[in-house]
Amino acid sequence: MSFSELSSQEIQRRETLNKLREMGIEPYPAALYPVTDYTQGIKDNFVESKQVCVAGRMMSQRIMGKASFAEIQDSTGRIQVYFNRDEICPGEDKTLYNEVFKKLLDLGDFIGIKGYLFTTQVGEISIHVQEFTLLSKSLRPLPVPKTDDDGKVHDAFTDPELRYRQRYVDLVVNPQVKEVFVKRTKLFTAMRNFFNEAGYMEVETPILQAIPGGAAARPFITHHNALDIPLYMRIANELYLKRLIVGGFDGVYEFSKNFRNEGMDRTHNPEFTAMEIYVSYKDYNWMMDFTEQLLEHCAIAVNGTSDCTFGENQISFKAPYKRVTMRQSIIDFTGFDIDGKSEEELRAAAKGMGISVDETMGKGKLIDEIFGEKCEGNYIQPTFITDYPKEMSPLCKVHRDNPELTERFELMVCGKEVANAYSELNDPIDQRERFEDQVRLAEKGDDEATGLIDQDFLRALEYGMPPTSGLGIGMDRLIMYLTNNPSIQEVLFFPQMRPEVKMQKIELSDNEKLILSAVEKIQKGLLLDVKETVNLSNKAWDVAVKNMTKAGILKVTKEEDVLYIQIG
RNA sequence: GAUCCGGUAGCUCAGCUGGUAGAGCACCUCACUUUUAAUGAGGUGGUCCUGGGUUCGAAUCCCAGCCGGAUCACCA
Repeated sequence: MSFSELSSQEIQRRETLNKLREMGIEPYPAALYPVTDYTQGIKDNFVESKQVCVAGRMMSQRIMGKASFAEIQDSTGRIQVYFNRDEICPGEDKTLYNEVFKKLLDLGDFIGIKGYLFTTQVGEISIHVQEFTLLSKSLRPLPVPKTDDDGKVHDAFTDPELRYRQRYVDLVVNPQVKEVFVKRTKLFTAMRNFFNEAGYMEVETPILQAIPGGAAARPFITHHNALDIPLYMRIANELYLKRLIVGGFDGVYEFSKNFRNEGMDRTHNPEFTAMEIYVSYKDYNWMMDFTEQLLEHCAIAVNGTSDCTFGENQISFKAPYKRVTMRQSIIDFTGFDIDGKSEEELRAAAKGMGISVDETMGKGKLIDEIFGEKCEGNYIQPTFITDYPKEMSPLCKVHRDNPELTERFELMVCGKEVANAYSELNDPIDQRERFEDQVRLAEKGDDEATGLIDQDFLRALEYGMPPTSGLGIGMDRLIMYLTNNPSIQEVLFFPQMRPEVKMQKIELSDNEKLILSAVEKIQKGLLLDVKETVNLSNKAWDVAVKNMTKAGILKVTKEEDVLYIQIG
């Protein structure tokens, strides 16, 4: 980037930087700064005249002649600091105050403050500055939102594109954004603590997988050079955690960054975080009890209460949650009983409900469509929907009482799935058949089916996996509920964005070349003549000439009301 | 992928039916010793998203494109 591409404010700050260096002040000093206090702690435990040393960004400056106020923002908040010229500069030389503080410090600079605490006449806790140190210069102006007496925010940094692309700026100027991410971390910590106290172990499993299994989704594909094989970014970690249960762990869990090469919208990001936990000798009934305890615990850890607000809805994560079978749910909302119905009867019923169906849909898919259209959206409070049809769940154990169903539940909150759990299928022969069914579906063109069989996973099951229940939770979605954010971009530090395109015109356009060659022939001539020669539209002419005069290639001069054009 | 809305100063935005680009904050200069959206006076700053077209003249109208947001569809 050349100097001329900087805005005037950026140029000023670079000049300021040079002036500081000329004065012998290093704008990026190496030494540590001996911070003793944080702003929040000072406000919580105010002690008059206490000596403190704080550091942070200067976020505002109010200069009133020989005295000034500024605000310092650190990781915990902001505090006001008071500068007095004659105390900063006791001698004749007032440079440190008049030049360095008043002129060479900019909003956004990191400074260190040594001083003592006091309250101003209007009662604001402040630091009386005795010494200040420039810790790091900021070369770009920060947007600085301000709140007026009526609580109205001015100059907010609100453009979502800028906020996501420059999250660092968003975090500096929008404290409520920081709060979301603090809560996100609290959620992860709370969940870890809950699992660890239950005696389960956090593990790591491969992100690069030779066969992307455990879910049905399009993977990202990459290539390993040394082995010369394709590798896939994981779409789920389920099959690896089960291998560990085979290996003899009682309970294993992992916070898994998963990658799916599918559409992006306000609830989907190509990489997202799931938590999966597998516990041996348990079934899905136990897992429901465990899940509701877990979520109550997490909600309280994050928000201090099991209640939370999401949009217009009040949600309570207090256990226990309602449990409804999928069959009962469909009866409740449509009056139709799916039990014992043939594929044709289901298709006719779905059609009758105004759901678009086609001939390729099997029983499971039809039931899923009915549930998705007519039932799912009605569950605002956390509700377990249980006993899904078999075709939809190739990794789940058949229901102990009904061979058409599986021992599966999903937890619905605000009409969306937050968690998914099974009594895990551990019959290796059944598992192999289900995989083979999936391969047949994939060959028929069902792009939701998995086309590759993970033979090693089947080998593991053949050695024997104890009865196990597993649970997966969409962490991004859960934190959206707990922080009342309707879009996933708000709960990810760096949501995926289309790459920034930098438009840089290095070469002359064709029009510009045309004009330039015409002018080169004559060196200097009447502007109107040249314009006529090149025969461009007014606008094209105007744009091209403006560009080139700006770049100093051409020069337009006026002599006695006649315009001339010449080589610059 | 479809539809709608938007892209103007560092930030938030105004700019009617085409006629010399505006405000507040930020920035610069000056004044001011407890202010708090500090205040008062003066000033700098723009590829009006890009490209083409219509026109004497386009931020404004037309076409194409790029980028973003919202809604819907898809993604169990």
